[in-house]
Amino acid sequence: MEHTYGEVNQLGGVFVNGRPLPNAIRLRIVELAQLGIRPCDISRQLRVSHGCVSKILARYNETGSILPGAIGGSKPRVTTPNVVKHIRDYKQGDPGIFAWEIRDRLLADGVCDKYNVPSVSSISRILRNKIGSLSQPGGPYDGGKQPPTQPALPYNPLYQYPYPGPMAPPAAKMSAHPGPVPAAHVGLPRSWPSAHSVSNILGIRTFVEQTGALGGTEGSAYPPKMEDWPGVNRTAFPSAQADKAAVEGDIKYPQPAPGLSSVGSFLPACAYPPGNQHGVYGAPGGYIPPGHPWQPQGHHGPGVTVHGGDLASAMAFKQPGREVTDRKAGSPVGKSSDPLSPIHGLSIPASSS
DNA sequence: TTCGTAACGGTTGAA
DNA sequence: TTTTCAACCGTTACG
Repeated sequence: MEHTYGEVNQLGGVFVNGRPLPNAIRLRIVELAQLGIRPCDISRQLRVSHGCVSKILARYNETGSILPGAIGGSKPRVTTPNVVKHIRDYKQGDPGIFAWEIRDRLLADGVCDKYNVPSVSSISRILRNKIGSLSQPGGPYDGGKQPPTQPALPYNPLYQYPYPGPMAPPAAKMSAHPGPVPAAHVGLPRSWPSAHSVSNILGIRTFVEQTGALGGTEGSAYPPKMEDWPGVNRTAFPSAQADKAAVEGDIKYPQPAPGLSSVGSFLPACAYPPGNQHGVYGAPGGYIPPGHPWQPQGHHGPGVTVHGGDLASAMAFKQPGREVTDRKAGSPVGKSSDPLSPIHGLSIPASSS
C-alpha cells in the first residue's frame, strides 16, 4: 500500500502494482486493436506493457469484456445453509452415513451439482463442527428438532453461490460450464453497465474535470492517496463486488506521475466519436491534462452517462461463459488471432499523434 | 521485432 | 479485529 502514487514501467507508463489499469485505458487498448493497431504499437502508445495489452486483448477476445476480473475474496462457499441442512438430514436419517455418501446424495438429490458440491473433507468438517455440535448432547442429533425432511430452503437450480446481489460468482477459473447458472455474467461486473455505467469507466474523469475537481482541486475532492479515498471499500457497494472490482481500478488509480499523461497526448478527446464524447470527454482540452495524475474514477459522478454507440458492448460479454484463465489455470486464453472482432459503434479515428 | 506467457510481487476481500 | 488464503492485477523477462 505504499505505492499509492504508482510506479513507472519500462515504457514510462504509470501503474499501480496489483491494481487493474483504469478502464479507460483498457477500453483504449481494445479500441486501438479494433482499429488494426498492433498490440506492440498499442503498448508503446499507451505505455502499457505488451504483456498487459496481450492479456487484455486476449480477455476481450475471450469474453468480450474489457473489465478486469473480480479481485480478492474467497472462493464461493459451497457449504451453504441449505447444504448444511441437507447434510444434517442425511446424518439424521442415517447416523452411520459416510461423508462421501453424503456427498453423493447431495449430488443425487440435486442439492448441489458437481461444481459446488462440498468436498468430503468439507462435509466431514461440517459434521464435526456444525452438525456434531448441534447434535450434542444426548446423541448425534439435536433431539429431532429438525424434521427428517424439512423443507429447508427449496433447492434453487439457479442458486449457486451466496453472493449478494445480482452478481455472479467469479467462476472464471471454473471449467467451461460453471454450473446451472448461465455463464453470461460469470465473472463480470454483474450490474454492468447499469449501476456503474460506462460513465464510471470513461466519464468520471471528465466529469471530474468538468466539475473542477481536476486542475488544482483534486487534492481535496480526490485525495491522491488510496487510503484516503472515502466510500470506496468493500462495504460501500454491497451489491457489486465485481462492480467494485471493475471500477476500483479507476477509483483507486491515483497515479499522479506524469508518465500517463502521455495517454492524453496519444489519445486526445477528439479521438472519440461525438457520441462517446458526450458527457465523457467534454473537456475539449484533452483526455488527461498533461502533467496531471490519472484521476480516480468511481462513483463520484453518477449522473454522467454515455450515449455513445455500443460502447457498453465492450464492457459486456461477447459470449456467455468466461473462461479466461490466468497462468495458474494453464492460461488457455484465446489467441489473439482475431483481435479485431468488432465493437460496433466504436469507430474511433486513429489517434492524431 | 512481435507476441504469448510464466514468474513475480503486489492488492483485495471473504472466511 | 486480525489473519489467512486464494482470487486478481500489471510488469518483467524469456523463448
